[in-house]
Amino acid sequence: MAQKPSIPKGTRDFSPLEVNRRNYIISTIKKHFQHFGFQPIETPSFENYDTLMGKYGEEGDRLIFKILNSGDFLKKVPDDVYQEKNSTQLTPKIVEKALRYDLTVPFARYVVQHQNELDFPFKRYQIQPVWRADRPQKGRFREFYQCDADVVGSTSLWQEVEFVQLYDAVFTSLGLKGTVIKINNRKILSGFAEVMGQPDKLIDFTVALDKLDKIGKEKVIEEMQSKGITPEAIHKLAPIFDLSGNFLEKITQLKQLLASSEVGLKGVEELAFIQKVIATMPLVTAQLDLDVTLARGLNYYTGAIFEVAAPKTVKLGSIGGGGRYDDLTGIFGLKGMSGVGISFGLDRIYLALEELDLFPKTQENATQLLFINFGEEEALYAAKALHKLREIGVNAELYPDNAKMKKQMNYANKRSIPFVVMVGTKEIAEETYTLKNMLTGTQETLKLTDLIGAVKQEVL
RNA sequence: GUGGAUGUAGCUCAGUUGGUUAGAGCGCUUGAUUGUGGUUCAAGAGGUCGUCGGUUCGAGACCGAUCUUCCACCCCA
Repeated sequence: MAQKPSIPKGTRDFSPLEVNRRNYIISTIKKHFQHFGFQPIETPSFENYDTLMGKYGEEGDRLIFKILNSGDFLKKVPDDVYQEKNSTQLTPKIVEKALRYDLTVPFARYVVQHQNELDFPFKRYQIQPVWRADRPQKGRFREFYQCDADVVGSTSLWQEVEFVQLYDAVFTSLGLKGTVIKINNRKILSGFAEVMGQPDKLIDFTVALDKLDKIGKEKVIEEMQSKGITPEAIHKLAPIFDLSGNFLEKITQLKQLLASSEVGLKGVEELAFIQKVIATMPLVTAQLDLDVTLARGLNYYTGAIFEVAAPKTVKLGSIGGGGRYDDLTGIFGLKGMSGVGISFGLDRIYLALEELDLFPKTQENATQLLFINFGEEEALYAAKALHKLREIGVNAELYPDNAKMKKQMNYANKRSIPFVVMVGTKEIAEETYTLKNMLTGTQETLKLTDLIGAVKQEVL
């Protein structure tokens, strides 16, 4: 081999085991999406450059994979732009397509484009890969799947309630106990800025506040002051650094704190409603927690903000997130469409399940039975039983070559195939099959109907 | 995008201040065993030491660049 082939940075190959496990997670999520009335859509891997640019902030624009135009693309570039060597100016001249960066913006585009065919509120789910030109880290890749569910065209808080229940249903189903669904509301954060009397500092304030559990109260206050937030303002909001108690108690404290802010109180009310409904129908394994430091996606979220933390036993960040964005489709010209949605972090969930050993032991797709090949005539005889077994739903195969017994048995071992059937001249003469259990080592010789019965009992 | 670590056989890793032919364990192939796998024993295959360049009589080791993976920041799933 001249040089070992490789794959681009931040991309992965998946082995059969990994694909089976990923499919297990995806099919579980999909099942619950459907239970909650979401319908699947798919959108292209790449969109028009203009559709994506400017939607994710300056940082986002940099992380979008751009697709170079075909043909002699440099010919059309004006000389002055070419001479300048300014990438930001040159890029739009040589690029008109870009890889999907997330599923939300393509969804917004989809809704606007198909608005006349859709019945609102429109509930869709979408499970597809997205691409980001990020620097990879553990659990972070340049190509990864997002599993999103969104509702567009309804401002009802029942949607938020349902998403909390959906999270609970999926993680319960996966056996992932002790997840914490953290919820916040953008209106509460706006309320904080109002109470401070520095509404222009909203972003600086929340970005710093978001780091509370990471760097601690002192450092957060330090950062806020360095951003020009006055000590008086911070003092007014001091209670939020030590907010404690259960959901209801936090609500009570926030009501007092935000008494002077109309929008802030509105946010508190919204959370109170969600908590009230959830309280009447308790979650199975997840815990709902009010976390005012939650400040993800501030650029677009306008109401609820969600984030799901993995169980404390695994050191992983969030395994899901979401929120409400009034005017989801406004950027594409359709005003007044409120959207709310959540996302599942497939790769993080995979890591969590792996660490907690929660993947089902029996791999659905794996071969359950192997016919040993003793030669042409024997193979033909075996193939008839093989066909029958497949018909009743057994995953079975015939070793394709008349290889040494040892080799064939080894093959069954390596692939963890639990049963092996041997047919030689003796069995053909008796019209029987010898079924061997590879785990216990026991074997018995059976007629076809008994073989089918035995296999049925063991593997189905 | 900024800063730091890393790379030796399929995998996990040794390799002394630069010095003959680069090692181990596991895995792999073959045999002991022509209808019985996992255990055991024996033999064998497999490396231009990430890549390119430099220093040197001599580089796996030192220097530079580049790529990969990982970590922190930023951001995020």
